[in-house]
Amino acid sequence: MWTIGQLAQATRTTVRALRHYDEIGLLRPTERTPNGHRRYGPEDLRRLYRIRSLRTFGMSLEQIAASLEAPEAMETLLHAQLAFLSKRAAELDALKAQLTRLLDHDDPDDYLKALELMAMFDAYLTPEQQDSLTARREALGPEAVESAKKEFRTLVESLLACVRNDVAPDSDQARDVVAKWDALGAAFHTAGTGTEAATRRMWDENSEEISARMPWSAEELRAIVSYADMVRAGRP
Amino acid sequence: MWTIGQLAQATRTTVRALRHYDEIGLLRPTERTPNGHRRYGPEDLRRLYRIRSLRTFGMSLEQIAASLEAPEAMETLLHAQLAFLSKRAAELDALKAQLTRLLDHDDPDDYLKALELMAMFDAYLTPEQQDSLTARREALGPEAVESAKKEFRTLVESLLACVRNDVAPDSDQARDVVAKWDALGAAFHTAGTGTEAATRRMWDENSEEISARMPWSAEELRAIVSYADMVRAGRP
DNA sequence: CCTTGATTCGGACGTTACGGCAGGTCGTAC
DNA sequence: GTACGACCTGCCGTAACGTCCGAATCAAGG
Repeated sequence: MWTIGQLAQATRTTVRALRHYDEIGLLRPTERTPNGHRRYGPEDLRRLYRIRSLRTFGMSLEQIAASLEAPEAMETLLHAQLAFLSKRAAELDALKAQLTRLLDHDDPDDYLKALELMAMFDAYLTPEQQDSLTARREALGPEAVESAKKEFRTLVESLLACVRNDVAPDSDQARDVVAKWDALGAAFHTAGTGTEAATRRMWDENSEEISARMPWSAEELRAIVSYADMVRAGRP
Repeated sequence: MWTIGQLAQATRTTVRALRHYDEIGLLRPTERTPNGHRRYGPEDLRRLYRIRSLRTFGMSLEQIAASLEAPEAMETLLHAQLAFLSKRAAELDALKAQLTRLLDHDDPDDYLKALELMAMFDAYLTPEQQDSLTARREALGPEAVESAKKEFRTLVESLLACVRNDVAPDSDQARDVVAKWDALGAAFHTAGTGTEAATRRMWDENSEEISARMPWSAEELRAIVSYADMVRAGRP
């Protein structure tokens, strides 16, 4: 029989943790001395070892309690836990890849903007668009998608600058920006249905909604859309 | 300018989260209306997007606040976060492997014992022994180590049964168990120094300490150690 | 027998990033 | 007039303990 301190030392846990397990009924000491001190026996030790193992696998104390009460369900639970760990691992891998790309390809002075864009796109795209983006990511390669995100904002701001500075719609500069703009839209819109027009309509019809999610006003967005129209109209 | 509800909708966060960010000073609305309602501007939107991005990378709100106040340290912080994510991913992989081995190779009726042993060994081994185990794991292959853990307990209980039932030390049964016992010890002790004797001495000298970590008493352990001696002595 | 230092007890608060609820205010639409 | 929606400020709850508290109890030494 061991005192709480001895048990804690032996199993490399802490006194506080053992008291916690007692509190929630996960591990009750076999007995108490007359003055209330906890005394743990070999069965408690075994149970504690089981608990610690399951904890390292990331199970909650509640799950552990349940599975120790129903050992016949243990196999199912362990399989579920493996699936859970695999999911988490996949998520982590995706995050690592994203972060690596950010650190590899981005201008150190521009991390803030790049970060901004990541979340902006996540918020901007509807769930169905997210799905189609995932599909296109596989087709285009992940780097293309990331750089598209970055280009997107630059393009909007370039267009906005053109509008504000009254850059002539038939200038090379304007044509260049709009060409890139259309190319970007084509890359993202499911191809087939006259992408330029489709993109244009989408931006026009949803400028209110888009401006609610982006740091540009609906007026600004409408302005650049019609400016782009002018540029396209004057294109040879 | 947006109200808190609009901003929450636009960025797919929640009103409660935005209020929380305000509370801890992470994201203060640009202004308040006379009646106290929060009003967020484009700058707030940008900052919120940055916050959400950094959160997906697993940074705490405190870290995020710090890095947004000191953008020049951003690169360092992102690298640190990548290292952190990599570490977690490696841990997850190790756990997955361990759990997979458990599910693949173990008797479903014996999961409890197997789990018990995992933690028992972790607690039993001193940190330096853990290190040497890691080294030997690579030499022997991970499966050998896992099965050794399982064998360990079976062997102790077999030996104990022999002692209790007065199995003759010169019987084949006793010799078989002790041979396995010595083989197991040899596999774990850093080879070279007369492994049998070294293992014997270690168990003998530390029986108190070992019994404090295992569900067997010091008397039982001493009994099996001297029983093993007898078996070896009577060995041809 | 008494003191001292280590251990134990139960209770309460702190941690993270919010979720949820209560009770009150505000503006608008019917 | 009132019903409704969106907003406000608290305050409690979460998981798994860590930390700190005053009070009781233990083991050992003088």
